[in-house]
Amino acid sequence: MRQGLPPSSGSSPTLEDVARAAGVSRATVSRVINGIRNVDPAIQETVRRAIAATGYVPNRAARSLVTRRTGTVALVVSGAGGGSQDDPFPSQVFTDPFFGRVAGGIVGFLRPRGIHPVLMFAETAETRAQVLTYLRQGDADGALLVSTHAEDPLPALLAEAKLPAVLFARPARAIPISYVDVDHRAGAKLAADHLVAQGRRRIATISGPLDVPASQARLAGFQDAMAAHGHPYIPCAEGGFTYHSGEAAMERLLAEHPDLDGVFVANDLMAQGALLVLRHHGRAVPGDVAVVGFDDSSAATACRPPLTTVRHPVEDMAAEMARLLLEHIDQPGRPPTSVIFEPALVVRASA
Amino acid sequence: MRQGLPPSSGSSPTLEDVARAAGVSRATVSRVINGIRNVDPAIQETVRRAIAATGYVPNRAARSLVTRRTGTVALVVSGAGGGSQDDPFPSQVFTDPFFGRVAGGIVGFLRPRGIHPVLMFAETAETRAQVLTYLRQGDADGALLVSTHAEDPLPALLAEAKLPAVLFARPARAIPISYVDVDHRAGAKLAADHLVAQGRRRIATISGPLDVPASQARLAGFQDAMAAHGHPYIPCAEGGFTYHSGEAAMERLLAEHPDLDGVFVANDLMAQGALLVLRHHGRAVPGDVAVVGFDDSSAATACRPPLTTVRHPVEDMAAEMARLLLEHIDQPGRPPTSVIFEPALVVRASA
DNA sequence: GTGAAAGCGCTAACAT
DNA sequence: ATGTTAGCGCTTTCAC
Repeated sequence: MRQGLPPSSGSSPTLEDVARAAGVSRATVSRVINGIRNVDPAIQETVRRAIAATGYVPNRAARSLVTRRTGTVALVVSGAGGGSQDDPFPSQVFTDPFFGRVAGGIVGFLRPRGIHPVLMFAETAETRAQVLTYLRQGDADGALLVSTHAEDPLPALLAEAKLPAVLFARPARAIPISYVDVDHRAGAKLAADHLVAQGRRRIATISGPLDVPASQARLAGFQDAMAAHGHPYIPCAEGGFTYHSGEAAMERLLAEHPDLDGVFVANDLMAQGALLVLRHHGRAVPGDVAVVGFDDSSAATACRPPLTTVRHPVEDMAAEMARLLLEHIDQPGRPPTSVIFEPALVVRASA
Repeated sequence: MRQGLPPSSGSSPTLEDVARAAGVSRATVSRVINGIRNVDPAIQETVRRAIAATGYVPNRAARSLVTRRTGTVALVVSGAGGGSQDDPFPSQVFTDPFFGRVAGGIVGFLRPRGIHPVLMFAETAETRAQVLTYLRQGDADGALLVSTHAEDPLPALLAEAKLPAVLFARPARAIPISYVDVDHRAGAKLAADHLVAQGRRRIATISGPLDVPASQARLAGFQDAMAAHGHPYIPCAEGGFTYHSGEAAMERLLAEHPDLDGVFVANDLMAQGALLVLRHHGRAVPGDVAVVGFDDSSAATACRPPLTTVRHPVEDMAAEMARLLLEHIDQPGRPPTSVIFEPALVVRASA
């Protein structure tokens, strides 16, 4: 072995060190690192070796100072909980297993590319302004946004400021901004077809909050599909995507339609609540009542019985969101794009 | 005197612009911004006005380049799920509502200070190395670490590298590193005292995974407290902190001790599972069996009946974790510190 | 194809 | 108490 004393000192090696080790100029090393053509293959090899030998890693700050790019994106959870001034702690949002899946999908895509998201919550006007400032200053190159309710003003603000951004789910009002979403109507149709195929005839549904586009689409898709099966009217109780709201909605449905034999619930969390209420009222699932959920979240397998549900490919969608954002960052002019994913039915015991 | 036209161009204003507007040098503006003494109050005022007028905001990259500080910390979720090479998506971890509370507490503390955590997962040797590199390069000034299992090697690696870091929960093996934790023994004692005060006499417990210090402490604390009440032996079934493991453990307990009338479950998620099994076996809660959980998580109120539980002040602990980290970053020499929080009993319907 | 040199915006000696 | 100046490590014209 040889001496190889790495550039010694306490500080980490710089371009200069690598250049010296390779016997070339800083510029050449920089070119190799940034994959710019016009570098002699032989020299390229020498430089690569020198990089390995010195253990060189580019300094972000220095690079960022000149390129005006940070190589960082913001992951913004917006429209989170209460958000009163006196509550120092943001976000019950995170509590929803859904968010974890989004984060996982995003990190799964970004990490191999050496980029790590900065986590931000934006539940008040003040914190939304903070997010905008952060992006405008160029502390991050763009934003991935997960809104928790329909009236979130952040998407519009982002679009207005022409900042690179991608949303999870279509915004309630049309806004020129990119997003990924799942085909909610198609998912609801899968549920409808399955319930009918199981021989169910007195079918009802528990919807999500109807000011959210996703809820509207799931409900409309379900109604349309059922109509096509000869069921023009479907009893519906509106929920709020929470466990408790699912219980309450199921109680209402049961009170008005004690003879129902199938129910499509707009998400798994509510379905979990519905299941408990059904059991409480002595209805066997799926014997007396078949239940189909939506999301294929962890709740689906935690249920008793395990839930037949519509799979929402959240991780893939989140990864695509990240991909789209990088695209927008690379090509600032690019018009907004949306990518819609196909759901799939996952059959378990509940229907 | 003045040009009137705000720094004009498309780019954002720099120190230079502010200096010109205020009629002073860059250095003076810098001093005002960084709150360094020895600046004439009158000039300070002028400068502040100029800053406001120009809408100046410091450039992170430039500052970071010279200070060797990023004003960024990493939030690392370590020892996450499967982590096989072929699974591109990290972390089922996030799925646990617990993590959301930690993130909320951290952001609550950091955000007012203008700092936002970078989210990282570290479930494999490779990703752990990535975290270390990230910190060593100075892309973040320190790390906040939430480990999900006992054998996580990252805390030791961090300590070895002498990187500023704070853990949530005491590490399984003693390591010279700072952490925050709750007094698990005291919490378990609260549960024991309460069950005994309710007149329960045939009491059992469901513990967490016994390789985790927190589980050991909760179990030992419970046993000791019960011993003090004259119950030297307490039946115990080990769980894994998951819903399903709670169900399984409760089944085992019931099989061996069908006459039990009280149970302390080491976390709410398992308690939720236990509750379901008890109901399934026809035991009324709290009529036949009293149940006390641990954490006061969202699961506690989602249960039927709502869970009496030991409150784990997760958000406060997370905030303290962030505070400690900033302290370590400011004073590199500082020896590791640990801060232990007191739990409290929250009485609801289950016991 | 490669090197020299000019900054990016800021802080921190060092002068004054 | 304030101004001058020298970089921090990198990319990027511009010559060669």
